[in-house]
Amino acid sequence: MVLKMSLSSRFAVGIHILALIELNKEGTSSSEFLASSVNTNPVVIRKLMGMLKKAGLVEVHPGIAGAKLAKKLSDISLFDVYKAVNIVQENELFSVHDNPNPNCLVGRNIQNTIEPLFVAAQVAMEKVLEGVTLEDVVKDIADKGNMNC
Amino acid sequence: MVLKMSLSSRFAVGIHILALIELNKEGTSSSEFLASSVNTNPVVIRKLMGMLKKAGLVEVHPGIAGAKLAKKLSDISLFDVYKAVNIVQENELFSVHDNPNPNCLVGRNIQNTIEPLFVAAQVAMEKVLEGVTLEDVVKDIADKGNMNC
DNA sequence: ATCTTTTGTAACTAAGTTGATTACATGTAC
DNA sequence: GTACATGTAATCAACTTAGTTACAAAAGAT
Repeated sequence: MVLKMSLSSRFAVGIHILALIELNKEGTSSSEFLASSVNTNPVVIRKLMGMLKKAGLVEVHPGIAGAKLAKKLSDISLFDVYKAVNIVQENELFSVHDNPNPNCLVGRNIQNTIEPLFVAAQVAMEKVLEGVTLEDVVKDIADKGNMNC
Repeated sequence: MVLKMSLSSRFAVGIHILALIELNKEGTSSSEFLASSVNTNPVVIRKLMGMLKKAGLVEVHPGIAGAKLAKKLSDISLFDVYKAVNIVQENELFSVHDNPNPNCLVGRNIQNTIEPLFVAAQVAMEKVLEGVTLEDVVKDIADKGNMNC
């Protein structure tokens, strides 16, 4: 039994490209441009962009090069990005085994007992993400140097 | 692109079997007994039991039927179980893409910028788990009826 | 109108994890 | 030594991820 597990990097990549679109707002942020900064395939970026667009975070148009932010930086929280990229389903960060034995007291009740505990833990995590905006992220990056790509 | 992701149910199953060991403390909690309540294979239980044993939460002995808790109920938090079953690696709940482009301001700094944010969110989640003990879980289940398996 | 560029998708792949399962070695008790 | 339980390796199907190829659809330039 191997022992690892991390949520998809789509979240980190989503933050990356949104921050880059902002810092490159004078230029054109095509999927190829963004991909070269993330170091991945442009199609990966376009699929992610579809999610961000659906969530109302970016504006992109077929045939027209470049994506733009659809909201102010300070109005986009990391939680917005997190929800947009679907790395976990609502209230399902932790899996609960299904079909426990209904003839056993524990089997019959375990799901209802732990579900609210799992949700509370997940919500606490999400609240932290809600308290950070892309503005915070962009400021932190901008402090490290000048845009050069 | 499909859109789901949940952490392993080992955590939920771990809580299930620890609660059951407690509620069945008069009887013998063999891997087969526990498996029938969880509704899974005894080998799955034994592998999980190995993790719980390694973490000092249960006592099990080769050749001897039955597992016992190694600590008081109130001294085992859900965070202890969570760590024992390795559903996430330390500070790696969220993946960060590696090899971003070092020639780009964002690529060069994104990892260092978001890592502490991700860790803070994870820690907030873990704090909630730390505040709940198996005693709370067992009491909740015991309130629902009498042990009957 | 056509050529070029870019976005939007579908389809496929390799790698990795999960949970179930079979098989069997090891250990304990009778 | 027989019976039974735990420990563990190996295998398997199902699923997700991230990368890739291929191509349709849309916009702009000439």
